[in-house]
Amino acid sequence: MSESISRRPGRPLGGQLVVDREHVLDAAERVIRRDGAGSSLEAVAVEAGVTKPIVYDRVGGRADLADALAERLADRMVLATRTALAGETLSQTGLTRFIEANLRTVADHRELFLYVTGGSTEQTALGRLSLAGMSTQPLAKTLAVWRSGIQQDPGVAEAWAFGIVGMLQMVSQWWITQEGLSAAEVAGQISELVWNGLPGRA
Amino acid sequence: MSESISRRPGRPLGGQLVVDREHVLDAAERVIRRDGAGSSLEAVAVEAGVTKPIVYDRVGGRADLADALAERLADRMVLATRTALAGETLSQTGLTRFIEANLRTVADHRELFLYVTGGSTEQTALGRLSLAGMSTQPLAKTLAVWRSGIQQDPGVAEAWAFGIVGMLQMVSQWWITQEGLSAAEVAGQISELVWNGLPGRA
DNA sequence: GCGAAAAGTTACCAGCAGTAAGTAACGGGG
DNA sequence: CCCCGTTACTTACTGCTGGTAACTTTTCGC
Repeated sequence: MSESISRRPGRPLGGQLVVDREHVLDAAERVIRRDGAGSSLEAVAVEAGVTKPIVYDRVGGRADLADALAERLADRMVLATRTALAGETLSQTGLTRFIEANLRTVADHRELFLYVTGGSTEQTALGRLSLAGMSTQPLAKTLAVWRSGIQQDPGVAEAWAFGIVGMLQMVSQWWITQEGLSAAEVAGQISELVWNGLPGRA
Repeated sequence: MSESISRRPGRPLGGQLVVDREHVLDAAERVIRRDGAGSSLEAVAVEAGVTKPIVYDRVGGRADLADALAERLADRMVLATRTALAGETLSQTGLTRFIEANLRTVADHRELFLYVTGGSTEQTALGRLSLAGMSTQPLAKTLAVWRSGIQQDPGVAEAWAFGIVGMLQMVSQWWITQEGLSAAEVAGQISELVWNGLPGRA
C-alpha cells in the first residue's frame, strides 16, 4: 500500500507523472477510511507516496479535495440507486429500496461520508451544497418528469430534491450512530413519510 | 462593543469574574456575524475582552462552543416556531408557517447557522447531531402525540423528526444562496411534500 | 549539445487549537 | 495585622495544519 520511499527532488526518470489525480483521490479515501474524517492533507500526500504540493497540483486545496470526494461518493450513491431501482416506475416500495440503498452506501463509506458532509471551514459549509447538488440534479430531473407524467406541478422538483437529499443525509447521520436499528426498518419509515405525507393516507 | 483593553495578569480587582459564560457566547455570536463561519477562538476571546484560556474555562473547546451556540440557535428556532403556530392543531397551513418561520430564523442568523451546521472536525461532524437532536427532540414528541391522536403509528416519530430537521437544514442552506426566491414560496413547496407526499393527494 | 520548460522535493510561513507556567488579588486562620 | 493558600486572570509556549515560495533534477525541442 504505502511504499514509504523518499524520492529525490527533480523531475522523475521516464518523463511520466509519478501519480495522477485518481491515484491521489484513491489515497485520500484510504487515509480517511483508516484515520477518520479528521485526516490531513499531509497524510493524504504520504499515503499517495508524494508530497503536499503535488496534491495541490492534482486536486487543489482542502475544499477541492472534499468536493472531488463528494463527487465520487455521489456517483456511487446514484449508481447504487440505479441498480436498486432497475429503471422501474416510481412506487412506494421502489422509494423504500432507494432509501435503503442510500443508507447502505453511507454505511459502506462511513468515514468518507462524514468527511464530505462534515466540511471544515466556511468555504466547505456552502461547498457542501455542491455535493448535495450532484445528488439533487438527477433526482430533480427524475421528479420533474415523473410529476409531469401524473399530471402534477413539476415546479416543485428542485426544492423537493434538496429536501429529500437533506432528509437522507440527516437520517443517515443519525442512523449510523444508532445500534440495533436495521436499514430496512428506517428506510420503510422514511419512505412512508415521503410517500404518504405526515397525516398518512386514509 | 470591543473595548480592547490589555488587562494586567492576575486576579481582577473586586473579586468578580470579568465575564461569564453568556458574555462569551454573546461575543462569539457577534464575531461570527461579523467575520463569518470561519471565526477563530482567539477572535472570540478578543471580542469578549479576555484571553483564550478564559474561553476554555467558560465554554470549553471549539466543539463545545459550537454545541453551545447550536443550543441557542435551536432554542430560537423552537421559539419562532411556537409563536408562529400559537398552539393550534397541526394542519398544512400550520406546517407551512412552521417551515417559513424556520427559514426566516436561519436567514436572520445566516453565519451562525453556517457555523453550527458546518462543524469543523471529526468530532463536530457527529456533534452536529446534538444540534439536530435539540431540534428533533421536541418535534419528535409533538409528532408522536399527534400521530397517536389521529390513530396512526407513533413509532415513526423519531426517524421522521430527524428526516424533517435534515430536510429543513438542507433546504435552508440551499435557499439562502438563492436570489429572488421567497421564503413563503419555498415553505409552501416543502410543506406540500411533507403533508401530501410525493404523489400528492388525488 | 544546450537552454527552456516540466515535474518533483525541501523548506518555510502564518494561523489556530489547546495547554503549561507565571502573576496578582482575595480571604480566612494564627 | 500579616501571611499563605486559593482563585482568576495573562503570557508564552507547543504541535499541527493548510498553503506557498524557492530550489533541484530530468526531459525535450532546436
